[in-house]
Amino acid sequence: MALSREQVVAGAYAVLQEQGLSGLSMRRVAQGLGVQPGALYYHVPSKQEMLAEIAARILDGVPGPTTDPRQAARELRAALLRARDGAEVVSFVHAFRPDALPALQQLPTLFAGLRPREAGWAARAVVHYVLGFVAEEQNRAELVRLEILAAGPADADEAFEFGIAALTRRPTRPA
Amino acid sequence: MALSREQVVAGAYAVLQEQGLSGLSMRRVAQGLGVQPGALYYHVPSKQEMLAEIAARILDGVPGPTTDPRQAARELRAALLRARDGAEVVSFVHAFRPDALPALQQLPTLFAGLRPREAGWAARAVVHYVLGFVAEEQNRAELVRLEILAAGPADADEAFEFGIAALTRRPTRPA
DNA sequence: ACCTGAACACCGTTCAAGT
DNA sequence: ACCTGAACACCGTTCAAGT
Repeated sequence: MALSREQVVAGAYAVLQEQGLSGLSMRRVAQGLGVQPGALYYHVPSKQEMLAEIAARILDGVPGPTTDPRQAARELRAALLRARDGAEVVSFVHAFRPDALPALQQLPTLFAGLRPREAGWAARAVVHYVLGFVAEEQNRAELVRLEILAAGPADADEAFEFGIAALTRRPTRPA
Repeated sequence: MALSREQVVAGAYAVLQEQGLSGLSMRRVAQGLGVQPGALYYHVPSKQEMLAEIAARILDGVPGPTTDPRQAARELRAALLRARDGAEVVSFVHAFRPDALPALQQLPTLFAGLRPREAGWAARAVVHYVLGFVAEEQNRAELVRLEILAAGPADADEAFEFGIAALTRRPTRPA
């Protein structure tokens, strides 16, 4: 049976879960599918595009039908945490293909109280914060797992809410 | 004359400026110094450690003797913008060696009005925001340079201040 | 249409051997 | 002490040739 684009992406996702982003190579994906590396390029134009589809899959369905930016941020974090190195993958794709991630592009609409310019800035600030926060969170967990780092305080949820609260507060009048 | 660790790091920095982070390989650094790749490992234990020193050099001297977190954030951004792919380099090092960047570890002391826990969270939020913001800023500039992306509005300074203002505002009492 | 086999142009890192 | 030469174990991508 012939391979499909979906199977290639699914195979890549499986390698991501087992080996992490640094272990996700085209050659390993091919091996997992029982095929030669070159075969992948019949279904996918490049590793970057493959990663873009994995990122879209990670963000699939979030944010849900909420109108609260804080809730959207929480759902975003939860989605990133579900995939190994999820934040790193999405950050990478966000860097070279921001348009491939509708979940993130859609965020400004949630800042209904702000003018369009400010809403865009606020949405970008939230995205940078969430991606950075979760990337650090997943990285530290990995370093702790490898016993390179000692476990810190388990205050991630509280710390996350602190930043989100600040970024979603209505601006006060400048002094 | 024998090579020194400083010369290796300086050579690597030069390659970074000319080729960007994706073009910064040990082999190119060696070539720039007129030496075989293996020679570098007599002066530097790994590429990661070499990048850690480049990151420290990028952040050298910032923040200056200020007590204002906003000013510190501005200086941080300016320092990152001075080096090609500066935000990406510092983010990378921050991920696997947070202790190698005293400039960032020192930030919590600037949030004097907050309790230690909150000051730490605030500092991390600012770091994530600044690194994410500048990474996007430098990336977009590069994509525009390569004509992959059309130039957007030139509102970077204003957008940056918007997020920094939100992150450095004193929390209001929850409703 | 779909895949193999084999190559091209790279990587980071190690290490015996030279000076 | 410092570096070369050469290798090891990888990469992403391309492409003629096979089926």
